[in-house]
Amino acid sequence: MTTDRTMTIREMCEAFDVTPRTLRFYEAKELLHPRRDGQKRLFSKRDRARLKLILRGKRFGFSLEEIRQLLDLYHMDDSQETQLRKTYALAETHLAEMEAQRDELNEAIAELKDQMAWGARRLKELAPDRAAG
Amino acid sequence: MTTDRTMTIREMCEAFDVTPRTLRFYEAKELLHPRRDGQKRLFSKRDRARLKLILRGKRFGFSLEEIRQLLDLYHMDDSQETQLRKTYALAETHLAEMEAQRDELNEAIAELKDQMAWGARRLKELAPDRAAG
DNA sequence: CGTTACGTTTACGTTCACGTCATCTTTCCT
DNA sequence: AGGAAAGATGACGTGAACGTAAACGTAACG
Repeated sequence: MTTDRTMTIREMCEAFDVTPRTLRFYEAKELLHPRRDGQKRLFSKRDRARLKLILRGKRFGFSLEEIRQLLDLYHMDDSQETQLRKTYALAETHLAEMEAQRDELNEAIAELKDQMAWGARRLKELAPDRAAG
Repeated sequence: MTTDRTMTIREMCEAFDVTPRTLRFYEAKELLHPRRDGQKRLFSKRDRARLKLILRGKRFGFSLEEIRQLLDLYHMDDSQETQLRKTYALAETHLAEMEAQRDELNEAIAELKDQMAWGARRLKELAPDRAAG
């Protein structure tokens, strides 16, 4: 028995700190596909996994449309070989992008640290008693 | 003699692959402060460094307003100790954010690689002759 | 049996980050 | 002198990603 309780929209909002509008918007954009109990949306474990990926993608600066593509990558089910192959190729592209971004981020971090070291030295000169940091 | 030739707006656009509108917009938002020769904007080496940081920040998903704050970090000149100390504190915050983002990005990369490995196995099953990748 | 709480759809409003005219100067070239 | 090229300043338009308000359904609670 996998923990596959479905959640209401309200529960989702609290769990992920988003608004109902956002979840409905993502559904309209076909990033989420919650099932229905009559009118009401029911979010499964799968939906939660997808939302997690969506929010992460956003933090990395991807657009919702880019994220929509990416979501299928975590989704490579038993589809046709042609489709699977296409998806795999797309994944390679995105992987390269993410690795490039990571490298650039590391560079940025290093530069910022340099700047901070400079600032720390200046602060030390100005007030040798109470150090910086 | 440091290579400190000033550039026109057109030259900047070609060098950084942005439009004139973008540069004027950044100036309006006080992210850039090019000098003037009469009406015309003149972009110094310093402006180019700032623009590079701006574009990088955007790729990391920061808003222009956040970037505007960040820019001062690469800028800690001989200001008052109070100001310098404030800037340093802000830098620490941003550094932490960037490191968190890097860690998350590494995690995301690892997960994506996992998924791709799964896909590669499936592809191999489907067509043992021509491998994936 | 009313009302409170949670959910729905529809539709217009808003912010950010520019794009796209329209309309001037300034400058350089022939 | 005349005209193209580059740059400037408004001002309005646009796509993405939601916010917000209106109007409605329904299920439980006192």
